[in-house]
Amino acid sequence: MKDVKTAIMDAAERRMQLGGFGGFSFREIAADVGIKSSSVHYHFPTKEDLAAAVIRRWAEETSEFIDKELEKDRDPVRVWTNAFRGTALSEGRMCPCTVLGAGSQDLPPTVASEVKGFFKMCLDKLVAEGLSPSHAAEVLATITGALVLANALGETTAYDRATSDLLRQREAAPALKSSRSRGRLLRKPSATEPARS
Amino acid sequence: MKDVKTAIMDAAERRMQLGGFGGFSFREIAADVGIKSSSVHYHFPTKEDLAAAVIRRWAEETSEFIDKELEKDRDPVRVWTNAFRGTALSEGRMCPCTVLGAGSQDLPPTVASEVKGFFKMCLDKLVAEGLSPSHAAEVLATITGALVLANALGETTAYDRATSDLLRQREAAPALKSSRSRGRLLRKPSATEPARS
DNA sequence: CAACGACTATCTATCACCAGATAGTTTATA
DNA sequence: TATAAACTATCTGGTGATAGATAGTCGTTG
Repeated sequence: MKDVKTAIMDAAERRMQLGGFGGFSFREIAADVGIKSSSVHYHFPTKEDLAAAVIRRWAEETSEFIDKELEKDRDPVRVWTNAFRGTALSEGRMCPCTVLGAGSQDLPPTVASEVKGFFKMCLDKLVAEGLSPSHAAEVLATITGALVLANALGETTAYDRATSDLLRQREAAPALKSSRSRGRLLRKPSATEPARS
Repeated sequence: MKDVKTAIMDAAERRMQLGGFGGFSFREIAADVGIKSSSVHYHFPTKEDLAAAVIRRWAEETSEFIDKELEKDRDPVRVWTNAFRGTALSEGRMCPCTVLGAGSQDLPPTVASEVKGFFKMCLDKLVAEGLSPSHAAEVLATITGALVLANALGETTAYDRATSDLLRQREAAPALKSSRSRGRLLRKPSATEPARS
């Protein structure tokens, strides 16, 4: 089995969504995957390495997901809002970059850099899709804050409430008759599932 | 000296801004204040108690600060934006409720509840000030996300970029000729300063 | 074909350290 | 002298990390 590495990252990502960098330990992840903590160190020498790898993967997946969605819907604001909506409705409820970004001042340097890269990527993409820098920042901030708000309040609906104006501002959205998004998740269930319970 | 308790909360708040609930220890705080960790336990039996007290105080101070500012400027959106802008420009750069709110899924119950209370208070106040529930949620989310964005990117200017549209939407803001806020801090320097260095 | 060496992936066992918390004692104040 | 607030000392448990042993795999080579 070659994708133990993937399973480790999946477990780390899941726990990072809940508690950030301090929210997971090698032993917990090892237990999730069904191996020993020393084996986790084999694949990721330090905790910093593991966290950075998870964030990087999340950024890549997000970028690809957005690109794919943009082929179906040309409105970037709607696409980004729905993408993060999927995250808000997912089990983990949180974008790990948002969790780490909020408490990122005492993060190991490579992790902080990777988180920064994620947000830069988001902004760059939004601008490339036609938004002004300040509009891009506003949209990303609103989406990010909506995630935090929904998480803190413990009610998913807060995400929709906070982002509704974002969508309403759009120019007479064509395919908005049914605004019920399918709750598409940004993070698909991985092949290797966590605990061999 | 009766306000050792205050000094403890100040130190905890400062560290919470940087690393959330897992971002501070009794020993660190004791060192900051200049006492022993067991003495911190005397004032706050558990870590949960301390964190909850800090969040509650922050919520109260925020509420009072907003009320005071509203007497000078009747526009709630501008007042809230500037208040959090002060936080973004302060040393800690972060609202502790935002840090905890982002990673609030494995928080001790009373702390999570206090954080929830903070955001509810913000929303209630915005609505009481005339905003619709969804507009209130949007404003709070944008401000919160702007804080996260600026923190993750490590550039304070991102806060202004993300919130500029929020202010521009306002009805022909009267006193906006000089939009340079004075960088007022939400958190004033406490009487008892941290380390007796 | 068989034997060897290198590599991969896991294990067991252990390290030094730091965490939150508690008990019991001392000091200062009113 | 009684109470409040600090202390010393210690407990238990979890943390990231490392060392060393053990199988399994694969390609080369004699």
